[in-house]
Amino acid sequence: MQLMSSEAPEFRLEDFLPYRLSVAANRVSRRFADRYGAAFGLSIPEWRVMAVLGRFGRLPAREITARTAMDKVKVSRAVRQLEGRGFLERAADAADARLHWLALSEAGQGAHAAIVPMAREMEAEVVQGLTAEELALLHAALGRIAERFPGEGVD
Amino acid sequence: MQLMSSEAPEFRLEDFLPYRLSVAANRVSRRFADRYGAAFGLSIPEWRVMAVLGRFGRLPAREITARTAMDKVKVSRAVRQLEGRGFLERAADAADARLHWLALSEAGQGAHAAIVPMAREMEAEVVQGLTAEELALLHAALGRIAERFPGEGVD
DNA sequence: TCCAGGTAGTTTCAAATGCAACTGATGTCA
DNA sequence: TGACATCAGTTGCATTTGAAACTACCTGGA
Repeated sequence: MQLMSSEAPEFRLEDFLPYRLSVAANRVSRRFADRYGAAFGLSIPEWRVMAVLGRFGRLPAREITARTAMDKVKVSRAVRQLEGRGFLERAADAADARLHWLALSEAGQGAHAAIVPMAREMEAEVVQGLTAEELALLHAALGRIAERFPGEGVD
Repeated sequence: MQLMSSEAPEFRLEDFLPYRLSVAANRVSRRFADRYGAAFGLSIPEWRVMAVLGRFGRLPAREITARTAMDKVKVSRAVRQLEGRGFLERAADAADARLHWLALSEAGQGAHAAIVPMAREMEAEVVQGLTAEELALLHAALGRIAERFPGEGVD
């Protein structure tokens, strides 16, 4: 191997996009988990399940996995927690005994209504300091990345 | 509670920035971990340690934690793996017996040189379709988010 | 009717994670 | 000097995780 006058530039981890993406995402997730946990005793998977049920009303677990980008094991465990806490109710499907329809209970709806404003506040914190242009681009870029990197139940 | 003609808009998880950020980052990380793992038997923490050592030569573990955004436990374990694999060497500091200087071995340098191009390729896949300007904005946005959400050893 | 193959959801088990406690060493300040 | 806080790094332990196996059920032929 010959020494060239112009070598490849050294690799800078701190400028490596996948690394930066991971650091930013994990820090935000950590902060959010702390807050959901402190305020409502919920984990992020549990909150995601509540979020989609709050929006769609009744869903079978299979639909929750699709709409939360979590795998079915994670959903199954989050559902069990939420059921134990009285935040959701499960009903067997009349026609297909494999299906369980899941829906927020009264208490779950109350919790959902309380959490949503907090989630919006936290999102505002993340976005704070970004220009509208940056925000739009960030959303677009995240969408493209998620498309280009599909994942079954990948979070 | 009174029904208003204009209610708060429903909460859409799929538009929630923290969620999108997490999904994108985790999918990219997953893909990368698969590739590093298949090609070199490295985990992401191990690769991060190699990356900073490849750039800075010799560092004590403490510096690695700072430069990889990982906590010291994760660094400690990654270092042990890499040492066992013969990718790095450890030397006690002459003046301070608490410090261990870590550096890539010959084999480690070879692996580093082989991995860097692969990492660049994967980064190119992530940013594919973005203009230089968009990329700069994305970097700026991620930087601002990471600043606003500091974390000790948060990944 | 029967069965091969598919689906919904749970369980099992091993690996990854992270906090807290720990060891050994150094700094500091009276 | 000596007592005590601090630092580098490791270990213990409980929690989270996910891949694969498993149970129960359904469906579409033959």
